[in-house]
Amino acid sequence: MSITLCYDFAMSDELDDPGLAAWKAFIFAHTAVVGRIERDLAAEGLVSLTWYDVLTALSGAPDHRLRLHELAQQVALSRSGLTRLLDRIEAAGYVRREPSPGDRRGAYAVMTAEGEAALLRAWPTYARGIAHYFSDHLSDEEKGVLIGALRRVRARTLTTREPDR
Amino acid sequence: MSITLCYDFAMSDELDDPGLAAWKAFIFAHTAVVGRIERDLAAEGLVSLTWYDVLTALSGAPDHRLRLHELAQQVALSRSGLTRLLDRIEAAGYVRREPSPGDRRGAYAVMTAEGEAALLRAWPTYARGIAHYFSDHLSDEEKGVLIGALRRVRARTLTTREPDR
DNA sequence: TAAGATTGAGTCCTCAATCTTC
DNA sequence: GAAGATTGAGGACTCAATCTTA
Repeated sequence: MSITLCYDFAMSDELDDPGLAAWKAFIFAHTAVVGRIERDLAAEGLVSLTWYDVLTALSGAPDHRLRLHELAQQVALSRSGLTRLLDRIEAAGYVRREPSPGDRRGAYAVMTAEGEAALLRAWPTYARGIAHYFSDHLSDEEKGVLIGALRRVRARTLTTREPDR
Repeated sequence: MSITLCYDFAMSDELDDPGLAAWKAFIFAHTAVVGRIERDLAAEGLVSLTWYDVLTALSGAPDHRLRLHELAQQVALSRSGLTRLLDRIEAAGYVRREPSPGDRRGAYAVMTAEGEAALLRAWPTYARGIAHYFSDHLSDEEKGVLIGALRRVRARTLTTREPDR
C-alpha cells in the first residue's frame, strides 16, 4: 500500500497543495490503522480483514448466500482471486459452495454456522481497533465531514467508468 | 484490503455509530481510489505505487540514499519484503545497493538517474489520479478537516506502541 | 459466442531460519 | 548475544487460458 508519495517536484497543473496534503494524510492514516488492526486480529488468531469482508458480505445477503461473481465484486477481488480465497475459507469450514439451481454454470457461496461464529468472535477486537486507532481521535464534527466527503469520493470514482478492463 | 465490514451485530461498547460509519467511508474510499490509480499507472506501463514509494523515499533522503532497514520502515514493509522488492527495482536499474562504509553488516539503497527519471515519468498520471478521483471532490474546508483529523489519527496509532513484534 | 468458475504461471508479500558483522 | 540483511518455504493475489453450460 502506498506510504509515501511525490513531491518536491513541480506540482501538477491539476493538483493543488492542500489536495496533495489531504491525499498524503489519507493514505498514511490508512496504512497505519489498517496495519495495526490486522496485527491485532492475527495476534488473537482471528479471521483477517479479508476473510471478515467475505463473511460480512454473506452475512448481509439474503439467506446468507451470494453468487461467486457478486461476492468477488463486493470484496473487490478478481474472480480467480475469489476462487482461491473461497477455497481457503471453505477449508476452514466457514463457508460452503452450493450449485446454483437455475444455472448449472454458477455456484453460490453460503456461510455456515461456524462462519457466523467466527465473525462474532472477531468483531470485538475489530471494533476495539476501530475505536482505539481511529474514531476515538475524531470529534463528532470531523466524523460528519469524513462521512460526507469520503462517501462522495468513493461514489464519484466508482461511477467514473474507465475504458473497461 | 478491507472493503466491507461488520455489522448488524450488537454495536461495541466502545464504538459509536458515527465512528463506524466514518470508518466504513474511510476504507471504502481508499479501496476505490487506490485501486483506480494503480490501474491507471499499470495501463501506462509506469511504476506501481510501491515502487513509487521507494523511489520517493530515496528522493527525499540526503544524497538520495537510505539504509535498507530505514527504507523498509518508511514504506511499511518487512525487512525481507524490502530485500526482495529492492532486488526487482535494482534489476530495473532504478536503484543500486552500496555497502555501508562504517558498518560492514549494512547496505545503502541509492537511487540512480534512471530511478529519478521513472519517478518523474509517473508523477503526471499519479497527480492526475489524485486530483480526478480524490481532491477534486473535496471542498477546501473538507481538505482542511481531513488533513488535521487524519494526521492526528496516524500520529496516535503510531505512538500507541504495541507489545512489540 | 459469451458468462461463470477454475487452473497455470508468475508476482509480491510474510515469518522463521541463517549468515555476517558488531 | 544482537543487529543488518538475505534466503527458504509458503500464503495470497493477478492475468491469461481453459472448461462447462447457456
